[in-house]
Amino acid sequence: MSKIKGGPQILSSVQNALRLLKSFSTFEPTKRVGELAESLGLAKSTVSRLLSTLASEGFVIKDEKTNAYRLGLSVLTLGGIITNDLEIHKEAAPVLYKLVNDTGETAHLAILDGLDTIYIHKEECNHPVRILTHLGRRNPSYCTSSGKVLLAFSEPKIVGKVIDGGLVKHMHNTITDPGQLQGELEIIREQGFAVSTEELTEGTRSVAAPIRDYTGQVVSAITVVGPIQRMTDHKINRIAKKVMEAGNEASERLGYDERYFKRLRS
Amino acid sequence: MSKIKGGPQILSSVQNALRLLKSFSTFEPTKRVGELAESLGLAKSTVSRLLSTLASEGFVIKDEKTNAYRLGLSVLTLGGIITNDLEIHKEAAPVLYKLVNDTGETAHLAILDGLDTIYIHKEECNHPVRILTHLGRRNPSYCTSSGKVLLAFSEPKIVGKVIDGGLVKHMHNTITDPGQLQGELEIIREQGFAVSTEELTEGTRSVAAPIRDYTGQVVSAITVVGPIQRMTDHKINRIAKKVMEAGNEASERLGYDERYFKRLRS
DNA sequence: CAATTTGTTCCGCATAGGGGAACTACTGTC
DNA sequence: GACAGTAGTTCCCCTATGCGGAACAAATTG
Repeated sequence: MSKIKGGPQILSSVQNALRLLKSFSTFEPTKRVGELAESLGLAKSTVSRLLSTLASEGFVIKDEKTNAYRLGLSVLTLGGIITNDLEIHKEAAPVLYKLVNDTGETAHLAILDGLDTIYIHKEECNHPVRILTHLGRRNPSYCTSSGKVLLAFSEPKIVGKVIDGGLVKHMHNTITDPGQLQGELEIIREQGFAVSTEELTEGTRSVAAPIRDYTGQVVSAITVVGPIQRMTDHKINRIAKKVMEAGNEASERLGYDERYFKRLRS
Repeated sequence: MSKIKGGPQILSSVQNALRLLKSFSTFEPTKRVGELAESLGLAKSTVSRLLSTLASEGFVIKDEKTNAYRLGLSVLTLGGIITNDLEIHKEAAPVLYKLVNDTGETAHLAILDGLDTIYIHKEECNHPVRILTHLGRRNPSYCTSSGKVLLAFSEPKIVGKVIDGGLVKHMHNTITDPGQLQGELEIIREQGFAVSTEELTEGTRSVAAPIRDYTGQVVSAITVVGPIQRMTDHKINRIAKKVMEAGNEASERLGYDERYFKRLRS
């Protein structure tokens, strides 16, 4: 039991196992027993047992030579299932593909999960110079173009939480001032797209636009990322237009009727 | 403890949680407490607790309206990490992309995990009529082209295990006779590619070729899948040639030196 | 060949977690 | 709209499980 007042019942060993899995990352794809014990605050013996169990079901793989553990293929299988399961995919995938062809840059579909954005789909460009991202990648919402789009069209409460959570300076262009963020979101609502230039990652620029479902709600964002050298100022408007068109097409495929909602608003 | 003689220590609650996760599939992406309790042989209360714990860490999502559970985004994140981590990817991805363009059909990278094949990479074609597959998908090795390629170039012991495990008839063309399978593997070794026509899934045909690493060992298979209407007999040789070329190129990128090994063999 | 470091198994105790029952929330039916 | 029926969560109790620590084993280093 971890919560105090009779909340949902949590199994601590399972929780430990899940946290252990989550402690893997793109930057640290392998981990050892000792490290994990330390970072999770558990005894080595406990971690060892957790890993054996995880390994027996294929969630981690042990390198018998080095004793290092990495994520296992079960995880990949589950990832494939959820990908298939997400509705938006089926509709937005072809749009995304077209967008990559039109712009020559990698495109993503992103949604808000808590206060972060998550890439739920990725269509890679074939430029040799690429931006390193991956499916399922979690980024802070306030310093990515997709995140800003999603914030701009979500409840003010969410934006408040993001601000309360702290606007950490990841790069020289990161927005750290709450007022400035609010202003930016207002602009995004007006112009219908967001741009982010070196706010999270050095040398990258991204453009994003909203995707709406049949209720008119913004459910995800479509975004294009590339190195700033290719995403130049005078190309950015053309790209933004393409991204918005793609967003609109995806929205229509999800049953969004723009004219109906425009009439409502007026 | 699940194993009898002092094997690795297994945490039953964790094992239950992992098996629960694995019981989701493309065909049943949502599950309810009752179903899971039955299929796992656990009490409803137990399953309920497991799900609460999994949900609290984002491994499953509960639909509050219907009480159905589906896989959560944590799973997607982990899937992205492992994808990034697999070496073969970086080298084979562009080759795969080219193959899709050349053949117009969806291509995969597959490896052997235990006695099954797993798709570790997928590059989709843009035909409106597509074969439903997904990343991480697990298939029996003896009735897919990629599986047969991997078996053909793996230790005889593995093939023995597959045969001992039983050759289940999934489709009218499934190979169920051990001798016939051995013969087929021999042919694959000679010609350098495998074809599978409606051996696992109705209406589909696939072609696969091996990928070797710098040690000369076959580490994965590259494969193209499509509906039989498009994968006609008179096109199949052209496709097989393309797949083999792609396999060779990927092998070279992994440091395989064909000439060196040819000299060794002679 | 010690010495050190790292991972696994053993051990014993406290407690977490399993099953079943009770409770609660929905569904659908007449 | 009341009532039966179903499905999920919480409670309770008891046992087995899973935790930490220590001992053990294996690998690495000087």
